[in-house]
Amino acid sequence: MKQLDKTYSPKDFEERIYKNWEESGYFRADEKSDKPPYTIVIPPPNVTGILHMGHALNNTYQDILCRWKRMSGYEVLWLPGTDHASISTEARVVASLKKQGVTKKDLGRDGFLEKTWEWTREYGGAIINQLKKLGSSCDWSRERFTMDEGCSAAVQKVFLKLYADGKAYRGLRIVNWCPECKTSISDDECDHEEKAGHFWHIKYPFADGSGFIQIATTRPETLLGDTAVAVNPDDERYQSIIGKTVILPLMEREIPIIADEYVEKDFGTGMVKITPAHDPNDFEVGTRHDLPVINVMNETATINANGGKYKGMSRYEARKAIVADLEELGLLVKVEEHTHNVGTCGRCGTVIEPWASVQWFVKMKELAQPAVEAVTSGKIKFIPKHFENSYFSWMENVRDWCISRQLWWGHRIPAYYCTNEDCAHMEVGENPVQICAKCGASMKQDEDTFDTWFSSALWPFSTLGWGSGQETEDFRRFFPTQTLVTAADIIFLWVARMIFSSLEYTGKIPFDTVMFNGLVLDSQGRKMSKSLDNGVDPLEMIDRYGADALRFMLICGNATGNNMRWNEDKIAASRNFANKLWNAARFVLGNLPEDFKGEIDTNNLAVEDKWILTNYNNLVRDVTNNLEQFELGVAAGNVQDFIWNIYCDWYIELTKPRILSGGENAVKAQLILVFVMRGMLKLLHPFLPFITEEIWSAIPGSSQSIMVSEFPVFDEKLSFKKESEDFGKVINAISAIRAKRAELNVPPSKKIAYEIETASANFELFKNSTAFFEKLASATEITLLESAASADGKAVVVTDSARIFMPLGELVDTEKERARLEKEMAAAQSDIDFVKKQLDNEKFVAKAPPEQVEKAREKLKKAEEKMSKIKASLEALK
RNA sequence: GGGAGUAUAGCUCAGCUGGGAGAGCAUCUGCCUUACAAGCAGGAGGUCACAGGUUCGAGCCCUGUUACUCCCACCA
Repeated sequence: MKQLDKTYSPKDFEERIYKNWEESGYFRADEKSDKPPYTIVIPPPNVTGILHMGHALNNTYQDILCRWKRMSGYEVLWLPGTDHASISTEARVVASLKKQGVTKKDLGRDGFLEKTWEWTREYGGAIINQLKKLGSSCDWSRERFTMDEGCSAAVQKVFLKLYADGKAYRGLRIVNWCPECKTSISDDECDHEEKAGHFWHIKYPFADGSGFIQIATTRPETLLGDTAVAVNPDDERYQSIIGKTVILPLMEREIPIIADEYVEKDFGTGMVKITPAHDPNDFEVGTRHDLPVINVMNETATINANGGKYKGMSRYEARKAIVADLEELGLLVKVEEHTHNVGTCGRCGTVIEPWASVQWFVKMKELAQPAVEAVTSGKIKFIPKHFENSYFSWMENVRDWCISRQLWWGHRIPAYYCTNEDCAHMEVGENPVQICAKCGASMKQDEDTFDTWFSSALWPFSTLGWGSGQETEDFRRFFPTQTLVTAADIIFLWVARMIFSSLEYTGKIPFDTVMFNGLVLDSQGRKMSKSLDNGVDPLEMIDRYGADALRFMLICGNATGNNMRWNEDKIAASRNFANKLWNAARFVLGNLPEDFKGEIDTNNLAVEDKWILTNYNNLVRDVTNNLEQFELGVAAGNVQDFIWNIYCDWYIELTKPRILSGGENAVKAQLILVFVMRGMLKLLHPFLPFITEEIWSAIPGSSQSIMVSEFPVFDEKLSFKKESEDFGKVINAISAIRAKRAELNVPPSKKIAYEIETASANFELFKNSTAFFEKLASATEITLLESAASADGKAVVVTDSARIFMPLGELVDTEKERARLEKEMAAAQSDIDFVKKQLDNEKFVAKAPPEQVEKAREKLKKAEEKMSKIKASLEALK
C-alpha cells in the first residue's frame, strides 16, 4: 500500500500524475463507444501565445465539466488546438525580421511563409504544455490547428459555397485600414480611443463667386478627396444653394452641393464635406448621389498622386500643410478644441484610416436570421442568460463582414483574376486557374488571405472532419458539441460567427450551451494587460501553490460569468484546503489494518455513521444539481464545506474513540471513513484532479484511476433522516458546552462531569454518545436526568433539546450567569414574538404556502421549549 | 446616444423559483487535544448603495436616483 508523505507537496506528484493519465489514454475519446457523447471544443489560443490567467480560468471550467461528464458515463471529447492568429503572428514575425533588417518583401511570399511556419513550430506548442500543467484533460491525439490540412479544406469549401450561393462578394467599400499592419480589419477588431483633436472651420467659395459656405472637419487632409458638400434637404437655410457648385480649395476642383438626409441640421454649420473614399458615411452618400470616389492615400496612409502637391506626405504632415495653406489663403475661419473618438487598430494601436478598397465580404442578413432564432428558441442557451442581449443586438445590426486581409499568414483566397485589365475576368475555384477563359491572358491568384475569424468560425466542425469530402466518424459521433466555454468579449468575433456558420454549412447548431467565464482582474479591479504589466503568471502560481490550488482559487465562490479580482490570499487558502484534505487522508488511511477490506453494512450502523452518510448523500445530490446548473463555484464550495466542516471537524473526531480502541469497532468506523472519503474525492476530482488522484491511489482496493471511476449518485439507502436529526442534538449539546467553556476560559485539560437534562426519549442517544462528550467536550462522564437538578455552582447551557449542567464551582459567577440567561431569554422571546406575529397575521396564514406556515409553527414550538428551559434555569439560580 | 453588469461584514466574494443575512481571508480570546499551527475550539463584526412601490412577507420582483466597470454606436 502506498503511503502519503507527511507534507502536502503538489510538486512531488502533479507532473507524474499527468503523465500517467496521458499514457493511460484516459483523455482519448473513443469514436466507437456507445456511451452518449459529450464534446467541448477548446477556444483555440493563439499558436504563439503564452498562458495567462484568462486561459487558466477558461480551461479550468472546461476541465471540470469534462471530468465530471467523463465520470458520469459520457464519452467525453475535449478537443484542443491552436489558432494561427494571422494578424498577430504575422506582426510578430515582421517585427522580429525587422530587427535583422529584413522586410516581408525581401523574403517574398513563399520565403515569408516558410519563416512563419518555422516560427510557429518553434513557439507554438508552448501553450499546449502550459495547459497540461493546469491538468487539462484534452484529447491531445486530436489536437488541431486552424491552418492544418483539414481546417484549411473546410475554409475552402465554405468560401466556395458562399460564393456559389452569392453570399460572398467582392466590392469597393470603405474598410478600417491599418497603415501599420497594411491590412483591412473588421469593425470588431477596431478599438476606439477618446483623443484630443481639433475642429477646423473652412470656407469653400462658390464657383460663381457669390461668396462662401463654411464647413467643419476633424480631418482636413481628407479635403483633397472631397467630391461634394451636403446639406439636409429640409434645411430652410440652404434651399437656395442646393445644386450650386463650390470650388474645392487647394485642389481647385468644382464640386456640387447636394441634399442628403444623412446631414444633421443642428450640428455644426449643417454642411458636411463629402469624401467618399475616406469616410464610411460619405461613401454611402456618394453611392446614393453617384459621386466619384477619389482615394488620396496609399496603403501606408501617405498622400498619393491624387493629392496634388501634398503627394508623399504622411497624413499628419499633409494635415499640417493643408491647414497652413488654408490659413494663408484666408479660408481658415477658426480652429476649435475638440475631443472625439478615434478608431485604432486592435492589434497595434495605430489610428485607423477609413479607406476605400476592393475587399471580399460575406452578406450577413440572411445568415443572421436563423442564428437569432437558434437562441430565441432556446436551442442554444447562454449562461448567464443576459449575455443574449448583446448577441441579439449585434445580430440585428450586423453589417456585411469584410473577410479579406492583406496579410500573407493565413488561408489564401481562392480567387483568380485576369491580368488583362480590360478583361478583368474573375474565377473562384478549388484549383488554380492559369489562363483566362475569356481573353486567354494569364490569371493571377488573389494576394489576400481570410480573416482569422473566418476559420475560427468553423472550429466546432472543421476540427471534427467536416469539409474533408465525406462525413467522418468523429463528425457523426461528436457533432453538434455540447458546451462552449468562453469569455464574453468574443461573443461577436467568435460565438456569433460559429452559430451562423454552423447553421449555414452543417444545418445544425454548433453547441447547445454557451457558458461564459468572467475576467480575472488585478487586485485593484483593472484588466490584466501587457501595458500595465499587472498580469499574474499562472505558471508561477502553479509553481508556488500547485495547480489544484490555482484551479480551486479560480472557481470556488465565484458566480458563472462574473469578473473576479486576483488575490493571493485566496490561492493560499485554497492550498490550505488541499493540505487539510491531505492530512485527513493521512489519518484515515494511515490507521488502516494491513488486510483492510469489506463493505459497509447499512443495517448495522452507529447513529453517527448514519448522520455522516446522510450528510454525504445530500452533498452528492446538491453538487450534482449545481453542476447541472453550471454553478461550478457553488458546487466547489459545497464539497469544501462538507470535507472541512463536517467530515474533518466532526466525523473524524467522532470516530477517533473507535479507531483508537482498535478491533472490530475500528474497522466498522474505517469502512465508513473510507467509503465517504472515496465519495468525496470523486466529487472533488473535477475541481482538484491531482490531489484527489494521489490520495485515491493510496486507498486500498483502488485498482484504476479516479478519473475513470463513477461519479457518485444520490442513494436513498444512505439517507437516515430521523437518526441524522437525532444526532444533531448531540452535536448541538457538544457545541453549547464548548462555547460555555470557552467563555469561562476553561482549558480542555480540565475534565468535567456533566449532567444532561433531556426528555427520556433521548436518553439512549446521549448515553451512546458518552465517548463523544469525553473526547470533544472534555467530559469525565455524563449523567442523564429527566428533571431539573440543582444549579448550585453550576453553569447551565440550553439547547432546544437539552439543558446541560456544568459543575464549575468558583469559575461560575452567579450574577454573570443570571445576566447571560436573561439575555438568552430576551433573544428567545424575540424569536417567539417574531413567529407569533407571523402566525397571528391572518393574511400570512391564509396566503403563505402551507409548508411555510407549518415551518413557522415548528419554529414556535421549539422556541417555546427553549424558553421554558431558560426560565427553569433562571429559577434554579435563585 | 444605446445596452449590460456591479454595489451585501475591514478585504475578496456567495446568496438557486421572495419566507428572520453566509463563506474564505483579516481581526479578537483560548488551545502544540497522538491527521493537519497551512491547524483546533470559541467570539466579535452587516439600515444588503439610496428613494419609492408591489406583497402577508423584499438582499432577491417593479420604478427612479447615485457611483464604478464593460460592450455597442460614432455628429462631419
